[in-house]
Amino acid sequence: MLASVPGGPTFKRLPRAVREQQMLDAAVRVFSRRGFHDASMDEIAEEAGISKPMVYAYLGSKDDLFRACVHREGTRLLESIVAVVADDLPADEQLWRGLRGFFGFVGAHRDGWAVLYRQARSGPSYDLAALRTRIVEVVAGMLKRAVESQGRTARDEDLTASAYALVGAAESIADWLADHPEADPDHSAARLMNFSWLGARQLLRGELWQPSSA
Amino acid sequence: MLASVPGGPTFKRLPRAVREQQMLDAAVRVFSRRGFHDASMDEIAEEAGISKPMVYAYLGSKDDLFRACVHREGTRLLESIVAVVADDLPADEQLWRGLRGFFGFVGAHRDGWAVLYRQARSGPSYDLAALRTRIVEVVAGMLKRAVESQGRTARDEDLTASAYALVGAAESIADWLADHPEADPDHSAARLMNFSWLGARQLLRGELWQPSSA
DNA sequence: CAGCATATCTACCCCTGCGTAAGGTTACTC
DNA sequence: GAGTAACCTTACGCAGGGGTAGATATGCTG
Repeated sequence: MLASVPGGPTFKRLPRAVREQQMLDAAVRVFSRRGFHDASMDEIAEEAGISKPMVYAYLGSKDDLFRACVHREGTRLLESIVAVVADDLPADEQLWRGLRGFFGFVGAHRDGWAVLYRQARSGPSYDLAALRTRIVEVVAGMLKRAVESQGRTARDEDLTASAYALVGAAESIADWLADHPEADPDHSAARLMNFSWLGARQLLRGELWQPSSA
Repeated sequence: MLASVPGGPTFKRLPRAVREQQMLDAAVRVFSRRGFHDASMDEIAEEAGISKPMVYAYLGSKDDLFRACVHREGTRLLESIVAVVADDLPADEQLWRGLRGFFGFVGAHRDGWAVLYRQARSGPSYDLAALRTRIVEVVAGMLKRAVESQGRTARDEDLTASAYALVGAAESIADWLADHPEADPDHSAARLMNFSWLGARQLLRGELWQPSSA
């Protein structure tokens, strides 16, 4: 019908895999700007240039769709980080590469980042916490090797806490970056590197801050 | 009617101000565990031990109610920080007190924190970003005075970026704290103090990290 | 070209949950 | 103790949007 409207766009039949990616792209954009709650399946379908039942046929319910978005973007994010971090590099180089990978992803997939960071906490995505935990573990492992390479030791809780701090700091800067298209991701990475690594290095040396009034 | 059921609980009439606080308390709890979307006004009313039209009469629509929650908890959070930060203290002592105030709030109002951090990004609360910006500004101002007290200068963007990093790190640790009731808020504050202040102090001295492979 | 699987649409159902109308009850005031 | 204002409830209207049924078009395969 629509395909035969004179002058109208000809809707070509596309294989499932292609349509699914289009739908996910559209869903990420819509979820990103509306949030899970205010995004409607109709709008997502329209954004994808397809009708609503197709979305249900291919990707299931709204919750399923959202989870699929989070899963795809989360996997991409994790890949961006671990792909560039080689185990045999010195700790500061690992951190530097990891941060560049991370901020690079955010700069290149701002919508995806917005879904992961701003929406996924409240939406029906219970495995996002798992992804975040994995990233924290990666960072904690990095810190642990750094400590051991100095011939020192640290309690796991302290390493984990530092990793949480570092990840949180990165997320915060990333969120600022997502709202400033003109900013350079590498510049953000360098800023955070300066802020965090110098502190971590001091910790590696065993230095501690002490409250002056106990 | 209900008040006269034999053996049933006697529902006492209470002044508006009291009921409003009860409703806000209940709403914060429900929003905290369900999220904005999945929280229903019926459940909030039930949690408050009151019927639904009372909520509408006193606090307006669901959006209004949520905003009221965010506003109350956000104000409490800000108060917890600024109340203990005196301008004439040295920078590290200001930061230490601010962090203690912050983590103290989170430890004492975990539900409120969950609403602010996990729900408010997606819910209809457009002034939460403003609150966060104010906190970032407070921290940035703190850093600026610290730099100047060293007879040095720094660009505003770098100070702001460091403030974002610090605030993000604090949020991340706080979120961990919210899920670990046994943890001591002051301990978290000390951990973050060690991680961040040592780095900031290095920055104050003009030290910078440099990538080994430019 | 007949048959079939896949892709796609229009039109609809219906439930959830927001928000409200109308009326009953309690406590304060004169 | 009558009047009144504030408190509080039950019961319902109603829209938005998630999800589906059934029909239709398209292109591949023998």
